[in-house]
Amino acid sequence: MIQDTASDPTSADNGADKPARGQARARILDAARALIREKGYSAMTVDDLCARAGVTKGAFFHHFRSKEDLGVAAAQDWAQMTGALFEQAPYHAPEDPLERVLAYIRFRRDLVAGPIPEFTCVVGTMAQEIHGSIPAIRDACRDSIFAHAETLEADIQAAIDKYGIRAPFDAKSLALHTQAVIQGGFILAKAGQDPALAVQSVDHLECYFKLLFVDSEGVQPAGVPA
Amino acid sequence: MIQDTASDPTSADNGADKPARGQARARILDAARALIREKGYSAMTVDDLCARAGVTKGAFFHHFRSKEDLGVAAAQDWAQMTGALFEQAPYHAPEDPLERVLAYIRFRRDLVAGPIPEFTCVVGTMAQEIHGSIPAIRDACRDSIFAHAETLEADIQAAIDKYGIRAPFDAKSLALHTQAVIQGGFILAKAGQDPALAVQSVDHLECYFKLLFVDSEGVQPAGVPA
DNA sequence: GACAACATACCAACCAGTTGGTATGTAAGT
DNA sequence: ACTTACATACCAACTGGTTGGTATGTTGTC
Repeated sequence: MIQDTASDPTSADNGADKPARGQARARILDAARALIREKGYSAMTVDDLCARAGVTKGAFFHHFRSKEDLGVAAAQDWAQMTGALFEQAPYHAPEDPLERVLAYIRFRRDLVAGPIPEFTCVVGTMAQEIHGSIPAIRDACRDSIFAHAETLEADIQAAIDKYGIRAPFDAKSLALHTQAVIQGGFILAKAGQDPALAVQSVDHLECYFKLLFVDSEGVQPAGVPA
Repeated sequence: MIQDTASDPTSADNGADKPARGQARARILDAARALIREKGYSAMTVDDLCARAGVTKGAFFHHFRSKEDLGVAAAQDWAQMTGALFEQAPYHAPEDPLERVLAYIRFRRDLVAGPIPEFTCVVGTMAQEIHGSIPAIRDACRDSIFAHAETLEADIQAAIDKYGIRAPFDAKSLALHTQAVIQGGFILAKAGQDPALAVQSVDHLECYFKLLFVDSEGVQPAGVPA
């Protein structure tokens, strides 16, 4: 029996058997994303990766020089994926800069709805684990987290300019804080096995932003909850 | 040459050689704390632990049935250590409940001063890593985190009762949020290799609490920064 | 036919855990 | 006081399976 007769070799779904040639790297990166979330970087073995991706070790080491190299690539791949996701997300629509920031926070809140392995942050997980032992991966994770935070700075700065801010914090510090709160929420959700724990902290983050920005008459622009 | 002439066999510091009998378990737990912070639970091997603790594998498996068992014990040991630390900490002194909460936050801020491996949270690191693969350790970490959060609830509730709160959150939710912010700060600090990143988020947390509580005349009790 | 993209087979190092032993303390019996 | 009996605390050497990585072969493509 000679393979199948599919005319498109790049077809993503040609049955449950062998994946099409040329997709090994992408499939390995997909597997890495899932496995890092499930068991972390260190506990994830190359054999695990190959089994989940449906490729052999030869394919793995053809595309990645080492497991560490795969770790760096996974972080970069994550940065690109999330970058695209947030770029085309709807929270950029509002005219008001503070509304855009609040919409971002609510967007992230909504992302934290499904099961835990599907919303947690790959680079946050990896950074926590390997920050002291594998500098190359740590730096790739840092770049991913900090680059995403930077995409928030302009809106936050515009909100500060428009409404003023009730504390001496700058846009960069606030942008990083949003990421800290979200990352911390993931840890509580994982430890307590309950996504609601992450949602709660994002709610507090939204409340913090509402309290922090006041218009010139001292009235909250978007209204403080309750 | 017949040993040394030390009359006290439980002496903690009898030179750089063999540790005194009866201390193996404690030394292994100390080593675990350091190693989990340095490289995480999965990358930490039993040989690592024995080498750092200065004991043999026989001693290790005498005191712990398995590596997983050690992980659980390390989380419980951490809970006990931090429990004692926070119990006798000075932040309980103020008369005003909100001041006690703010003093707690500042106390945690001050803890996040030294080098990264000395202030990061052992159970937060472990939970993030093994939450999906080793339930026993995950639950021990959860207990440690949530029990600590509970120690804050009474003061937060008293602050709510005394000053009111500008959002519909309860004491439990706020207590958990403090832990999320601190844990998230650790991740940023690790990724960016800069403890100041954790300090910043704790500063935001203090600011959030100051903004959240208002007295009956609408004036901040402790004054909002700047 | 040259080169990239895989697959197969294999290895040395390392891993958690075991085995069988020794040193030390301790309580009872005499 | 001195032995016997037993338990605890620890050690050195070993084991079977796993690990990241390699050497070499095969297949498809331009």
